[in-house]
Formats: sequence, structure tokens, C-alpha cells
Amino acid sequence: MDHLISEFLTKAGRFSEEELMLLKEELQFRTVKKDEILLDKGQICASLSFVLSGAFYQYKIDTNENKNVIDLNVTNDWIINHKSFTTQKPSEYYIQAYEESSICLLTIESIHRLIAKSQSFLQMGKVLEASISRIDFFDNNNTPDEKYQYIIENKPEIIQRFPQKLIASYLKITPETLSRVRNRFSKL
Amino acid sequence: MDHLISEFLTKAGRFSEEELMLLKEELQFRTVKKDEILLDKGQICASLSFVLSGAFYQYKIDTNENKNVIDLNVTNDWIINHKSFTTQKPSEYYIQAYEESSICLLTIESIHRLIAKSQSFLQMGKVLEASISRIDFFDNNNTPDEKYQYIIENKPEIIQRFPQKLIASYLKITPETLSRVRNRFSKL
DNA sequence: ATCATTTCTTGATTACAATCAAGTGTTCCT
DNA sequence: AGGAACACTTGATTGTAATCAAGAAATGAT
Repeated sequence: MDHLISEFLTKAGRFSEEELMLLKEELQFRTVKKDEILLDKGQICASLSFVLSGAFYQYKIDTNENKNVIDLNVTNDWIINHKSFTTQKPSEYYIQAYEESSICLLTIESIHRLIAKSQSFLQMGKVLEASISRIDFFDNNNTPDEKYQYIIENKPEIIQRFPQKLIASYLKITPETLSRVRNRFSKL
Repeated sequence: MDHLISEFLTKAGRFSEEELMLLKEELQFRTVKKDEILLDKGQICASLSFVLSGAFYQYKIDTNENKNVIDLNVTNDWIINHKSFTTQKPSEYYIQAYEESSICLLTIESIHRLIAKSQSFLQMGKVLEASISRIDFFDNNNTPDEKYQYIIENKPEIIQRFPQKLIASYLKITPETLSRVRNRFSKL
């Protein structure tokens, strides 16, 4: 378990020995069972998690009962619902374990305690960059082929890990379109 | 100018007299000339601004030199580039005054100083709710009609204030489509 | 006031992914 | 192992907004 924590520490940013000690004090470790809900709709997202092992998906249920996926996470990814976290209002989204998983987490109080002690903890914000960029990309008028190319280049793990249906939803395309895209790519 | 500050204070959240004093100490006031750039591409977004008067637009320049608008702001709106602010990395977007304007601003350091003094400043996050929701909405597979309806209901001021081209870009539709949507709406 | 540039409107056409549909393959449960 | 439910593929059709195009209207500069 200690090696998992060092995994986390190396991914969080560059910190002095002293800062790492402060961080370690605030850090919480937990395991999450398959299908367990980490953040429920209506809850306020009060922490930032790091996936040590396993896989998670973040989605909302639309009016037709469909799961509307906005994030898929695997080992070494950070999990958060940005909107609920920054506004501190109830989440519209669920975050659920897709597999048996283990995570490290920091509560919002921990984060503010850390920043109060050292401004260099502000750099923790940058760990969210990748997920913010991805969510942007799948919205921004890109073609299905461009979106698929993007995950091939930036997050190929998810292709093996999640069913086509969830990936299609994540890319905001239909499963049929994704099937055709994959077929096209396999011929290149 | 003092009434402008109280305008700001009432929009920021519910605070005790004491907290309002703390807030007032951190608050900065400034005027911005028409076309002046408030946040340049490459700069780190280090503050949260509140529009007292005037109008702003936030955009990036794409590969075809087109302005890609993601936010339009008028009086009583909050302005920020979320991604640069939360990650503290250089902004990909410009924030520019579309008219002669005046704003109130809080730097990120101010915000953290305030939160360190009182946890109730965490509620400031909620002021960003509206703009996060809107950006979400214009992405999320909604039809041009639904998008136009949304601004009619939630932000009608921008229709008078900005040219069709910028509004169309904000809604992620072409100016031609927006023209037709408006024509359709005017006949109802 | 005039001319030039940009903005807006309207029409015709096109491109492309969604939808509909049917068949095959896979997984999961007892 | 058998069967049901679900996942994936492939084809045909359709709907919708983008694109292309051209003219009208508005704005801005000198």
C-alpha cells in the first residue's frame, strides 16, 4: 500500500520533503467495490480522487434513462466532478466504479489546509488539466474519426476496458457510428 | 463607485458584516477600454472578475483564424477562464472587452486568503455555476432552436449587445442557421 | 455624403451522422 | 449447458445543419 501512496505522490506535482509530509498526513486511502457509487447524484463533490487500480465512469441519466457518460477513468487518472466541486452544489452526475478499485483521496478541506500552509499546493490544480481538455475535445465540433484518434493517442487503455456503448456515449456519438469508425481505423 | 461595490457584494453570496469587511479589503476596482484584452492567450488567469458595466467576450482563435467564442458577458456576470484558473497554466483563450467597461476583481491569492480566514468563502464558487452550465448546454447535442430558446430565457441581454456572428459562434452554429432560427422565432 | 467593408438574409445543395432494422456474436445466470 | 439478455456489426434511409452562393442592408472611414 505504501508504494501506491508514492505512486500518488509522484503524480501530484513537485514538492519538497516537508510538503510531501504535509500531503501524506491529509491523504486517505480506500477500496471501492465493483459498481459501488463513489459520488451520487445530489451529493456535493467534496474530494479529489486518484485511481490506484481499477476503473470508474462518470455519467448522468437523461430523460430517456440513457447513461450520458462524461468521463472514463483508469489507473493513474484523477476523478472529480468539476462543477459540483467548484460550486459546492449538489452533483448532477454519478461517479461509479466499473471494476473493483482502490483510490487515494484528498477532501476539499484538506486541499485548503494544504494551500494555507504552502502556496505551492496551488499547482495541484494542474492534475485536472487532462480531464478538462478531454471533455472540451469531445464537445468541440470534432468528427467521430478525430475523436477516436484522440483517445487512441491520449487514452488508449479505455478501449480495452469499457464496452463500446459507454465509449460511444463518452465521445458523444452512437454505438453504430463508433463501430464504423473502428472498422475504418482497422483498415489503415 | 461605492454603490458598484455593494452591487458586487450582494452578488457574491451571503456573508456576515465581518466577512464583508474582509472581502472589501481584498476587492480591486478597474476600468477597461473598448477592445482592451483582459486575459491574453498564454497568460495565467489569476483572478475572478465581476462586470459592473460594459461587455466582454471570451474566445480562442482556431486554425482558420476564426474567433471561437465560449463566453459572452454583460453587467452582473462573472468572468474567468476556468481551465487556466483551476490548473494555473497558460490560457488558450482571450478575454476581451467588447465595450468600455468597469469591473471588480479578486485575485486567486485574495480568494485563498479569504478562505483561510473563513470557510464560508467557499460558497464563492457558486457564482461560477451559471457560466459553467451555459457552456455545457451549448455543447450537449441540443438543437439550434433549443440553444436560442436557452439564451432567450437565461441571457436575453446578449442578443441586443453582440453581433450575430459572435452569438452564433457562442451557440456553436453558423450565422446562417442563427438567422433562420431568429426568423422562425419571430413568427411564433 | 460616398464608397467600401462587413453583416445579415434567403435559397439551393450537400454531407454526414442519427435512426431504423435485422442479423450475428457474446456474456451472464441458474 | 441452455437460454435470455445484451453487445456489436452492417445495410438502407432520413433529417438536419453546414456549405456554397448571391443579393440586400447596415456600418464605418474618409
